[in-house]
Amino acid sequence: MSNRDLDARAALFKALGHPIRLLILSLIRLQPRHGEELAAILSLDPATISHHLTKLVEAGLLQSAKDQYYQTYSLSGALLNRTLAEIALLPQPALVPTVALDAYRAQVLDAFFTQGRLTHLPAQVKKQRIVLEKIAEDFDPHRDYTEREVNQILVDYHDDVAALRRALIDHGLFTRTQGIYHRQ
Amino acid sequence: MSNRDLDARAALFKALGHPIRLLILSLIRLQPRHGEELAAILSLDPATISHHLTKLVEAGLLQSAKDQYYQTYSLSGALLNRTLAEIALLPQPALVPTVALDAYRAQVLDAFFTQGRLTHLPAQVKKQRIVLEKIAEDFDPHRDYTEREVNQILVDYHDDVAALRRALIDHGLFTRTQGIYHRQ
DNA sequence: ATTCTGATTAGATAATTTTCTAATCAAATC
DNA sequence: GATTTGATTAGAAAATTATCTAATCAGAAT
Repeated sequence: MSNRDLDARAALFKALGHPIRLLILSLIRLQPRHGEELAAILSLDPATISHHLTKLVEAGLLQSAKDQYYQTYSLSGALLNRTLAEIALLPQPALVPTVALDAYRAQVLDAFFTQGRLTHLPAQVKKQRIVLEKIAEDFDPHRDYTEREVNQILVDYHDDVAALRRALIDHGLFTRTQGIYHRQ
Repeated sequence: MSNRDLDARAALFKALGHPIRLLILSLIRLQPRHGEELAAILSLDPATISHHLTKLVEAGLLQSAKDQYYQTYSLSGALLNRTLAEIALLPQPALVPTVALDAYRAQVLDAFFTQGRLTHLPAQVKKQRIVLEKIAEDFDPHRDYTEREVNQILVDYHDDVAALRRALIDHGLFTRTQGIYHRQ
């Protein structure tokens, strides 16, 4: 997941992302060719062709060899047989989803908490969940709580403790049986 | 081989040619996501994410659907399973090689002929061949020529008819048997 | 009806890429 | 050795792309 790797993948696609370079590859597939020839065929300046050829070589799509007068370019096969997915989609260390979730969670928490207190309960389920999970962390899942105990903790977050209690239960983060609360 | 097609192919690669867009695809592969979420994860402005998402959709790599609050993006699978070659290398109508050769030939002929006369015989075999084939067109392959007749035609191209005769034979464009010349 | 929220568009600026002309290089020919 | 020829590099102008701020839009919640 290093930047090195990521940028290299993008660079390969970038090398393919120009119509003239696709034409060059297609022409060279028929037979190895040299720059002058390509310049004549495509009606472009040899310097321009050289520029494109360099990019294709850097990307590993072409290889070149000196042949008498000419610098002859030929296809460097392996890469072209890969699928887009193999190159575009990064391998998924278990870590990625965690990092991803954390970033979003941090933004949401930041939006609804001010100095440790909840400004208001998010209207959206997705965000409500994040906020409630955060609050639930203050409870020990290994013991029971009376409603009064629950309220004492919740009031630090928001005055409307009843709404918070209800939301925690709706989200399945808490159970209540006969007036006794328990964090799931 | 239309420009339309060519540019569309290049555009697909161009869409993949940016590290952030690769990250977006990789994140969306894990689960469909909406723009805000991606912006938070990648620490970028929502407008920037929107711009990248638009490119990915235009390329046919993503599809989007309105989901309650969110515009949710998901992978649009098919394309990603293609190989680079399938998209980068153009189908080869028999025409392409001809067009290609003609362009190069035209350039060489233009370089060595001035007002129908050969300025000098190219040193390079590749170019010599092109020039000699052009000259050979002036001969009828269905009949024989004496050396004198050959010279009369060649002298219009260049004073050193002996060198031309020799080159034509070396290249196998002419045969000489007992002083009689014949175009192959 | 008004406000909120996520998404997109407009506009501006910065960064990158493409393309050419000139200059330079290196190998091959004369 | 001088010259030709194909290839590359330097440098600059033109075109494209990426990114942000602001403004706008559309759907949902109050």
